[in-house]
Amino acid sequence: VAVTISDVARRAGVSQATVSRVLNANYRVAETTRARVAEAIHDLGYIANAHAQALIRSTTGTIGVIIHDVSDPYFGEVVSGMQEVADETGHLVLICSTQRDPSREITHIEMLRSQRVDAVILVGGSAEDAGFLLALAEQARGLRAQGGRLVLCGHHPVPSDAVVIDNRVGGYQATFELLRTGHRRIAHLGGPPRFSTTRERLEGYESAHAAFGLTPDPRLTFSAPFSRDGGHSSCVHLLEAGLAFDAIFAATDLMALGAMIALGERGITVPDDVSVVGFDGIPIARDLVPPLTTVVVPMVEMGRNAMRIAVSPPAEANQIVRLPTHLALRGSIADRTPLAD
Amino acid sequence: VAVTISDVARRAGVSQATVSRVLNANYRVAETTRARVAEAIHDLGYIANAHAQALIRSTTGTIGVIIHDVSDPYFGEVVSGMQEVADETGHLVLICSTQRDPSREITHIEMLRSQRVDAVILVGGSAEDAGFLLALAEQARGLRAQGGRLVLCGHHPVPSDAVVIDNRVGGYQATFELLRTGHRRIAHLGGPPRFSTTRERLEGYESAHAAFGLTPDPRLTFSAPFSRDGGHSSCVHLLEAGLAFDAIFAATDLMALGAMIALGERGITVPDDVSVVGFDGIPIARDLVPPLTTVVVPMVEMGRNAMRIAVSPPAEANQIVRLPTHLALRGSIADRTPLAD
DNA sequence: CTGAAAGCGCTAACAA
DNA sequence: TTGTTAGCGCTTTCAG
Repeated sequence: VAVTISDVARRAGVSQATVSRVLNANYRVAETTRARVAEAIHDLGYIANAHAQALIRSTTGTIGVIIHDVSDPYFGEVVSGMQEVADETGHLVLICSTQRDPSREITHIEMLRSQRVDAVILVGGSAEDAGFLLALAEQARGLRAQGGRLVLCGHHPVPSDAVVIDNRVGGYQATFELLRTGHRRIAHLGGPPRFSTTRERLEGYESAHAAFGLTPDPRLTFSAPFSRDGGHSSCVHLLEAGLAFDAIFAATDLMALGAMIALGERGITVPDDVSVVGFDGIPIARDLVPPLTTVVVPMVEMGRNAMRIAVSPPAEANQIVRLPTHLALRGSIADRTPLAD
Repeated sequence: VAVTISDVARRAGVSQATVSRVLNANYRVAETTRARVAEAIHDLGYIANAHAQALIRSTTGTIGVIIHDVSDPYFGEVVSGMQEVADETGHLVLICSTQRDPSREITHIEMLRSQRVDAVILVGGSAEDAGFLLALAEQARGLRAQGGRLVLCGHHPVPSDAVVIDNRVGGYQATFELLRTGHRRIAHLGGPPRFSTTRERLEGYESAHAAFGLTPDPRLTFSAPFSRDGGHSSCVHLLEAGLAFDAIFAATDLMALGAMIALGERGITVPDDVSVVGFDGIPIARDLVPPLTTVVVPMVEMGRNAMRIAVSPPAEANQIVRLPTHLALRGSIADRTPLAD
């Protein structure tokens, strides 16, 4: 049904090889022949079959990207950085979404392997259970065996190329600031238990307390999906628990947003009654009322780096790019130190 | 380098044909042979080469989706609806982003055609210049010739399968409500001129005025990118123009958000001083302060429908699914009718 | 129930 | 400068 290279060859009165040569422009072809072939290609609307090419070439020019959720701004930002460099380098990006189901990550890697992608980039924190890690390591091995590579973006539960941030430091930065400004009952709205991100940000929260010689009240730590609704429901639970608290450190900006909404519904004011800090630095954070103080993750930059590694020839050793986070101080924190006011 | 079907065949002591048969489970194979082959597949970590399969099969099981911007929540929502049904039907989604450059749309369709995708879905308003439309129609023809199909999601500038909303009605709904509540100087923050969406939403704005026997002041209409910053800068221009206005109808929620921020920077209160209405109904709209009144587009539903058409066998006639928009009334509009206090 | 063989569309030696 | 030819990995008749 589709136009093939031999249709073009016939029309131009040359061999397939010649058509292939003008197509790839990697070989000298007489100008008149060139023109004739080019015309035939145009007339027929010929477009090369990438599958036939992939069967021969060692590389396909496509990079698979696996994210948790297409409608989460965090992934949107990271992916936009990736698109940027993929466009520059002429690569096609294949985006797959797991819909937050870690087991789909493995299935998706298999699909991408069958597509013979040049690399697979896994974005976001990963599950931490042994079964998953084993399966992941095996996929990484298979990928390498077929000439591809695995790039981890945002975490690195298995040895591989990776672009990472330090979630512990981030959690520390956020919590330390809250502690520094006099907060002493800080609730933590964490993510689902099985993710590395959840654990690490929580550890940062704990170590900041330790730096102040404090131990956080464990009843103040909650667990829910990394979403606006997850933050909202954790905050409702927090409120219903009836415990005193003067600040909230949410594991993501979206969760912080959900918490702010829940607080607002009860007439609790941010930051006068409760201070709130988020994590990620998604664009909307600065536009909330009040603007959200948050640990800024260089999302676009992470995406760029990960794609750069993915499209470059594999090095001997694993490349690990570590990117810093920083705290963006905005209106959602009040100063509650005794001296203030 | 990669494991092939003949490696598996050798290991299992059978022919390639037999391996293929157990792989596709579309043919009777003796149970003992089956097991032996399955074991070999597992031992070797064999994964079929999708390119070799695509070369033979008439279908690839992949659907290409072209969006304007990965980090725009509008596209995130639409794509999440698409992923949903693609997952159900076992299809792979290839997402390409044009970064808001319409000419890339054509290039991307070509890439997707060379990947022999079963369908290409174009999301979002399209450019309207003749050259682009011609090129698009030609790509649609080529796509059909190779057994694929083009599905338009959110607009239909060329005859094709499509899922659409009525932007004029939406613009009318938004503006009518503003007029009904007594606003008489309504600014319109529109999108870039070359997009159909821009023109249609503007037309709705004008026809609502006409319904009230009014003609909007043309100096109150602005043009900028469909983004938060686009809305912000248009609003700054509006403010600097020094013209009186009591409401803003923005072409997207993101633009409305940018406008609200610009207003806030000048100490102008929404809705007391100025009412604001957006368009799209992205999730964050309801969480703004005040919550944004907006024309809700069924984004997820549009995505689902578009993908459903894309994965189903082509019908004789073009399928056009029309989905309704509705106005979500929230806090960003004040009542300024003379009778209302 | 299983194997042999042809061929999908293309590229890359190797000849001419 | 151009043509011939041998596969790339897989599926699918057609035989057995």
